Amino acid sequence: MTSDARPASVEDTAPVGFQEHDHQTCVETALTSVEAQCSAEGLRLTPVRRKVLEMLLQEHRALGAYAILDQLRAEGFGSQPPVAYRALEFLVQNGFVHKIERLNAFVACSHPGQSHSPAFMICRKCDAVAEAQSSPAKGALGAAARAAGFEIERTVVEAEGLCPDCTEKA
Amino acid sequence: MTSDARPASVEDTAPVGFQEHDHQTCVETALTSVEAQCSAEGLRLTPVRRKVLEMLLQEHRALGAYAILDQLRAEGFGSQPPVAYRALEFLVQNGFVHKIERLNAFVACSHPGQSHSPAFMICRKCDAVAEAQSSPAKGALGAAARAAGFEIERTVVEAEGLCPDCTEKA
DNA sequence: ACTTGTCATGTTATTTCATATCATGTATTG
DNA sequence: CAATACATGATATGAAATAACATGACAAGT
Ligand SMILES: [Zn+2]
Ligand SMILES: [Zn+2]
Ligand SMILES: [Zn+2]
Ligand SMILES: [Zn+2]
Repeated sequence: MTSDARPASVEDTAPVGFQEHDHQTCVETALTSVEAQCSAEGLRLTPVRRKVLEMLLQEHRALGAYAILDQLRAEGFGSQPPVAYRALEFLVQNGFVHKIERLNAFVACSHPGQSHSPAFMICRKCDAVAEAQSSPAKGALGAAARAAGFEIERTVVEAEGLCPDCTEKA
Repeated sequence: MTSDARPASVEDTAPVGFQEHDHQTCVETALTSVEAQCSAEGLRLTPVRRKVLEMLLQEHRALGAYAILDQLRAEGFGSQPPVAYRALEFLVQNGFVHKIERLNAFVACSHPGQSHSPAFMICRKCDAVAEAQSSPAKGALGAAARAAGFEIERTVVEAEGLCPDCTEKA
């Protein structure tokens, strides 16, 4: 993501995932950031959890729990659903991974560390997922919530469509 | 779960925007509007489909496919999952019902007829669901999508939190 | 009337996603 | 070196969704 230093304007809003980038660095940076946060907060990034995070960082795509489980099994970890779901629960709770409700699947966070409320762009053709920021409570939804007296605690924002690559091909 | 000993009060029939309203009229109006649209567009609002829509209009809450199926069975319709899923597919495709991805459940549209991109407020305590409008493509997400060259076709916006009633009680 | 095509319904079986529960192991920490 | 909390492993089950196939209703077209 942060391949070169540029003015903040586009970089803040531009999602990782649809663009060419130094992915190796991208993975390493994220992993380092998560490790730092874990050691700072006394969270235990155990081998299973770390492995799941690595798998998700490797792809910029959402993976289902059972796809993850298959890989865990192949690497010699436990092979039953709770193994995957527990690791994912830990990663999601701490904001290192997000669940894509639309797909019942999981994706690594592109902005680890920064507290944020994510929005996703999901390509319906190639399943690529990019993460952006959202502030849904600011727009019409926020107004409706205030009008109704509803207290927003968390929002799910998922856009479905075509990524640049798939748009070109069509 | 569905039958608490609470006196049947406004709370039981409450939330279209989490507000008191004449629910009988509310249901009838929606039904009429859907009927009109179906006959205008040559859509077939068959008995199963109509029954499912009525069920969902009755509650201003999201119902799972199997809860719906249970009621269908009780009314003498088919009793297997595809019966419910097919009716729901029809209703969703035509915008009479929305799926709440967060809950894997379905809710009747509060603005039938009007073409709209809905946003939902979901109470985590009482499961009430209110529908509002959203224009997520206008805000930060739209900017990110343009920056990335992503073509948004559809968006899911779901806010989780506490409805007015549940906020008061807490 | 009868064939043909389309759409809706019904049923069986299977796949996919998710959790409850109990047993076992491994860190901390007092 | 307990006692405790947390993490993992395995079994079993529950819940959500779809594939595949068969039957029925109905509206043209012949
Ligand atoms: Zn990358
Ligand atoms: Zn994130
Ligand atoms: Zn109502
Ligand atoms: Zn609606």
